[in-house]
Amino acid sequence: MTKTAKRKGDAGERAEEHDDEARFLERYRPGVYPRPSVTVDLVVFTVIDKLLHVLLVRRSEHPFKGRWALPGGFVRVSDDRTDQGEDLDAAAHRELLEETGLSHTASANVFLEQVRTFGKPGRDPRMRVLSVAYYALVRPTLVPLIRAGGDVSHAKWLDLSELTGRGAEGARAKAARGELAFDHADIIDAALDRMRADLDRTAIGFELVADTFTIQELRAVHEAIRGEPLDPGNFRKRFLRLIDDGIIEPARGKRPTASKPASVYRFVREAKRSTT
Amino acid sequence: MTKTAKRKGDAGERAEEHDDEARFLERYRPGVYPRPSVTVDLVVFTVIDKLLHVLLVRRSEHPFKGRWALPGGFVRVSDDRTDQGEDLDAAAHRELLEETGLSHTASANVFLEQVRTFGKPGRDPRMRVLSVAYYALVRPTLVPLIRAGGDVSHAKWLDLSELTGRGAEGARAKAARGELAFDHADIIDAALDRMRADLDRTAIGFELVADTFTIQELRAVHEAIRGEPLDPGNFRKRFLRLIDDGIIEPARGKRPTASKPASVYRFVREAKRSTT
DNA sequence: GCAAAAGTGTTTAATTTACACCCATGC
DNA sequence: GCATGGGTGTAAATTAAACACTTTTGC
Repeated sequence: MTKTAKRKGDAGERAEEHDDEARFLERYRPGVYPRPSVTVDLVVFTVIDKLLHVLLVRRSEHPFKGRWALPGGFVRVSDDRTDQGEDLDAAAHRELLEETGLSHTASANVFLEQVRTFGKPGRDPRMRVLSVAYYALVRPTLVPLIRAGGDVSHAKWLDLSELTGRGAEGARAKAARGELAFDHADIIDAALDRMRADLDRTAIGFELVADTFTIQELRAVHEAIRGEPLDPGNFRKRFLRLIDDGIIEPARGKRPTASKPASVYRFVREAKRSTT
Repeated sequence: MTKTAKRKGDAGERAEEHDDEARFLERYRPGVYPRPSVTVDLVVFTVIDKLLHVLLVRRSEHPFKGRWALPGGFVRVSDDRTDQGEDLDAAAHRELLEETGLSHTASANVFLEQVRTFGKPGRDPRMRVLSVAYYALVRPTLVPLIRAGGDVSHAKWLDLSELTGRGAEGARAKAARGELAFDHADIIDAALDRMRADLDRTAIGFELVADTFTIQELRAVHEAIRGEPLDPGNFRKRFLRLIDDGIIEPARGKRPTASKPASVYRFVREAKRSTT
């Protein structure tokens, strides 16, 4: 076979394959293999009184009726080839909107990241359900706006230390975990691990402070996430390096405190590339 | 209400709730909401000739017939309340077994970790399909045993640099990515990122060397994963610290090399807690 | 003035990085 | 003997940790 002949052959083959596949899709009908239901569940974090909290909503329906659970819901899908439904990230955003009552613009400013998918058989007693878990970071300024489906009594912020207490408090923590619906305690654990790992690799710390913030406010967030105090002086030094890197910049004004007023800074969304 | 009365009330309520839920489940029939198909796809890594490779299998059916793809398949699920089907991790192990031809005991020794779930609408032209991605680490000693469904011609190891080449080689890399079925190039990217992040947090490096190994063999693995050379002296020093920590221990014998024979070591699966 | 937190500086240890050099072995 | 890679040592640079001290405000 000559080179040109081969080339022609290849092109012909490829076109033929394409037609072949188009015909296949035309005739294709989804089989009858059983499928799982798929939900998106959100671990919504915020910092209240310098402590990390998770958003829980009370279940109004079976199963686990009356128990506290993570906000979430079923992913909208379809086999329609021109519209297969919503993306997973979009589903997470939609659930955040629906379950928290946040406005569209407010919820669009919320950081969302997929953790992983939970699928242990039996985790939902009704049927086989997979849960794609996300974690969300909500600025404390948005917290007062949150209502579970418009009903405050059906939403609460749980102090995370009540779930992870060890030693003497371990028993209470274990009980609190048991009060959660499904395997949601495990999902919270995984989300927390992921967020902690992300904290010193990415810029997620800025997602939990207001638009402008003081160094001590940012430190409080890091302390809440890590669950241990950080040296103020050393934290400041690491922080100031971020200014040189163009990650943050000084903002106008001062923040009044219990003592000396503190300088405020702003997170620069697109970090300038260093020119060195 | 007295304390004891309240306690009794609580217990009564809880029991009542339980009966209520049991009745609910008894009557419950899964609704008609559309569900997605769910697959498990594997990014199987190994090191060949000091280069990181991924396992690809040739698709024998539409869609993307004849193209290269990640090994994987549909998760077996059911709504039967006494048997909802296999766990996601179990599905990943099963697919590894089925698609590579590795023996049960061999594949049980393969490290598997979930990456995340891909669900962009349209990623499968047939219907809505979510893919739960895993990455697997296969020791080079097992590589010769791998056959895609018993057929060597339907499996190949792709050098990862052919997918990630930049600059002059960028065009070829882009073409190679386009040759992959579905969004599998994206899945490989995500798996690679995750594995690299895991490399200096966990002990996954040991999953890609033989049972006993020399320092230079382990270094070659790290270099392959990171894609850059490491200083032999410095790597050795970091490594020797692991001996003090009880992570690894010297093994019997020497490994012949091109020059001076090298000492071999063994990974200690359960690291002894340091007593300090 | 005094408490309280902002902000600065210093000292020490630990870790990383780069690189020089000796040593044992196969050929 | 000599090239090769194993194995060791060292010096400089950077980063992390601990903590003392000075400054500026509210009360």
